[in-house]
Amino acid sequence: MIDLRILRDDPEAVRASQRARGEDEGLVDQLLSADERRRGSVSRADALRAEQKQFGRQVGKAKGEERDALLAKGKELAAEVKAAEAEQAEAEQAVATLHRAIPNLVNTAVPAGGEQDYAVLKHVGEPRKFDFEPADHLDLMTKLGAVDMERGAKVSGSRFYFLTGVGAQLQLALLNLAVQQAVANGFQVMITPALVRPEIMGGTGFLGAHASEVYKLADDDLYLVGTSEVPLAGFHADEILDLSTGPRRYAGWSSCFRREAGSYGKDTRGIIRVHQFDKVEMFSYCKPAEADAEHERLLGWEEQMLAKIDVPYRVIDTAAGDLGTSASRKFDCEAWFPSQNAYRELTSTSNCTTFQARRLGVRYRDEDGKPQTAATLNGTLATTRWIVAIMENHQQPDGSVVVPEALRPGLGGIEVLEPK
RNA sequence: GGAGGCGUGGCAGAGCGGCCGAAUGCAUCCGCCUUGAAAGCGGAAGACGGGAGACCGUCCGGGGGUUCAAAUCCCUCCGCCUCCGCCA
Repeated sequence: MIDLRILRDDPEAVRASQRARGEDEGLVDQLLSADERRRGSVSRADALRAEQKQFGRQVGKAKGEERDALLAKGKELAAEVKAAEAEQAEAEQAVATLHRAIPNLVNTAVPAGGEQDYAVLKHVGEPRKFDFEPADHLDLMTKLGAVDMERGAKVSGSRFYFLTGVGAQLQLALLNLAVQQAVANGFQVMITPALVRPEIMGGTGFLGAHASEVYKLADDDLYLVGTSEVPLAGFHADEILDLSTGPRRYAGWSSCFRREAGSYGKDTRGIIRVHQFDKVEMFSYCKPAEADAEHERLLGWEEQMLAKIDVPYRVIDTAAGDLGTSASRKFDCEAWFPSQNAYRELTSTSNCTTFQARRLGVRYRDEDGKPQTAATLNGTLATTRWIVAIMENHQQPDGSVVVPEALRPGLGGIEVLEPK
């Protein structure tokens, strides 16, 4: 949720953010007036409660007839309090509904527009010039015995797969390398729950516009996470953290589950877009004033990891309309996919400022010892999809794939994956 | 799955219808004492909302109810613990 103080002090900033996202600007004024009404109802109820409290003490001391008379009056008072509290509850509900409907404030540096309006911040490496027709990752992996899509479909349906043999080994090597890097950079490694409660899923902002993306276990009132960002954000819910020595950083390893509703026909080949994959995710809790700098650091660590698989990529600053509900700014690193002649997302790092933390009750103490809402950020360190980039960029004419040097130790020293 | 017990401030732990936002201990912070420290003594100190402030309201796992009045009684949900059964 956005900071209501900002809304009251500078509603135009919130309107501008809504415009940038292509969201309803009218919600801003609705929320403002609902908040006004809420404040009125609270002070009326407070005054009545104070009166009732005073009154209750008189009754406690009174005796006999005097007491009976007071009891009669007490009933009237109780009815008034009840009515005022009902009004307050209703006003608060109205504010909460509108408040939740407004996504995070967009950072003013973010380019306007939708999915196509990203700004390219830089390119790293040159797409390789092939002197043969490059195969796509599915052909390569099938020949290597690294994946089994047919049986994935047989067992679980479309967009499911088995990583087999060297495919499974490669993923473990990759994710382990990510964990090692994270540890070296001072992150605490976490293996997180993949099922979370509704409050946690909602608190991270995934039950808003993108709720249809999330798997739900209705019988148990639990959600399958699409990223370990969710349990990591919930980890410190309703806590006051000590952030005086700098950000708290976690690296979460989990399977991730996505319904991919509305992406029919998109990326149907191979393991680019699947219902279940594995990921190592970085997550930071910090003071809001440090969030922009932390965002740059997370991007830096993503690039450090990308360098280890040695593929060409570019970094983009996602446009306002393409930001998630919780993000104020998002940088994606997109690797070159030769088979598609296109850059595709491998990492994504979002600065959620105080949006998630406010919903989840994550705070820290400022210099004066007062609790303040923290900021949260997240960023990808490695995923199953990275295998696609490795396969396609390091393939050779005979269908073999050169293993990037950094991954060789994790694969028992293998330098080249050979077709079977 | 069955039976029972328990959820109170940073922690431990009283309170079980009416000056209880809550005793006490530990931990914390500030004084005094000390060359310095410990001990000892004195004091401060929860969170949230409102108000310029005095101060007011809310919060005793969550929600609902009974009552003039609920940390205290009732219902319900969640969590933790113990025993039995079942499965890994």
